[in-house]
Amino acid sequence: MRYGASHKQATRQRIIQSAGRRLKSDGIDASGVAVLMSDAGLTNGAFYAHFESKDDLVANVIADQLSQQGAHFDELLSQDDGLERLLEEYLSPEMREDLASGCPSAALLDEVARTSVAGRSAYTAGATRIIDHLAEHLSARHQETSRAKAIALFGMLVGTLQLARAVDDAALSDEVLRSGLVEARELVL
Amino acid sequence: MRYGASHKQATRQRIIQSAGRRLKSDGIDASGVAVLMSDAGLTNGAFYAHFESKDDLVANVIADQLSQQGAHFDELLSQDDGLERLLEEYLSPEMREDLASGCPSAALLDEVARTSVAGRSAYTAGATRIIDHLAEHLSARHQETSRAKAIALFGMLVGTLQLARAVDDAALSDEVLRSGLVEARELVL
DNA sequence: TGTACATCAGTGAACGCGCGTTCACTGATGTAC
DNA sequence: TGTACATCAGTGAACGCGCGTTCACTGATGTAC
Repeated sequence: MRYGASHKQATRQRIIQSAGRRLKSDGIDASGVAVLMSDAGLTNGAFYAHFESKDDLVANVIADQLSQQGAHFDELLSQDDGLERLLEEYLSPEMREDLASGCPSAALLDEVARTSVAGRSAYTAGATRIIDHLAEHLSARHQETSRAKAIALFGMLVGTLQLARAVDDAALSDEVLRSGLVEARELVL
Repeated sequence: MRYGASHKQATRQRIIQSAGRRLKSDGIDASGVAVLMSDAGLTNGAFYAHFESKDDLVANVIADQLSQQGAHFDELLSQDDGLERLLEEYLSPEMREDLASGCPSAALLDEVARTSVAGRSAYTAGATRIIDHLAEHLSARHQETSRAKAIALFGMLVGTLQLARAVDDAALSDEVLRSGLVEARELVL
């Protein structure tokens, strides 16, 4: 081995992570391979040494993004009042403004539905983990309804954040975040 | 006037409606002008006699789609048990499968957030109308919380339908629809 | 009633451009001696 | 320790293609006489 054993792996991870930010902020179709590589400090030619195709990268990005979000949720939920803090953070104005480092589902969910088989499968695995963990956390308060609550909560969070982002009226957008927060609390707390 | 007075207007409406179906099923970026025109039985060259740009068409499609959905919701809500029927229809397997004639928000919401000023403004107007009418309908049951409930309900419907569509596991997808329906009922009924 | 004409909705080829992908190459690296 | 070398991560130009948009044109239409 010429380069250090982990060199190429590290580059691959760097591409996946910077592509995650770019895809979430500009959308999948609107993010070209050349831009994704230049975000990682590389040129387009090197792309195919790391991924089979753009779809392959997208699937890897989806897996990575959902796994990061899953880990972040787990960390929050391990604390006292973790659920309340998760809701407040998720439906905050900062989250609404920051497409690039925000929730991958809110940024990409309707594009995921039209993505490759590998992309949808990566999404399913990641979303399943998040739902399972949310349900487990909710099971203390809501025994037999915990899974339904977890799914509906996740859907409500994603839908209201997307709505707050789509709307171009600042007052309405703020109202959407506040309403989502109030009703999410009522749903699960 | 050579052609009948309403001829060109009718063609324009035909383009807007067939483009609505195409944009919702394939996404905005993935739907080229040539395909949108051929869907309407025309060729690409005629496009710019009807619209200033693709963005202009998209903004008109968004306005049209939200207004159609608003009218449909109003019609449902005018009936007895209208809200229950709205929820059941929205979170049905048929709605999940039929991208082209389904909810424009579920199909396009995260793309709307990245669209032109005119597109977002059209979306805001249409979504505001839907939220206002839902809130009005909910005000009988939920006086001072009716607006928050309307917004959260709309967000939950959109988010759970998107989730049901994105996931490639049929059992999970069905569970998402069922859970959304149960919790949406609990939220507003 | 029949015909010549002006209108203009729609055609289809062409434009420059950026897309995803390929490939011959370069040059920094760790290894062998 | 110093140097020649094999490796291979990364470069950058090029490919065919479809994009949004433009434009010279065609031909069906309703009107004028």
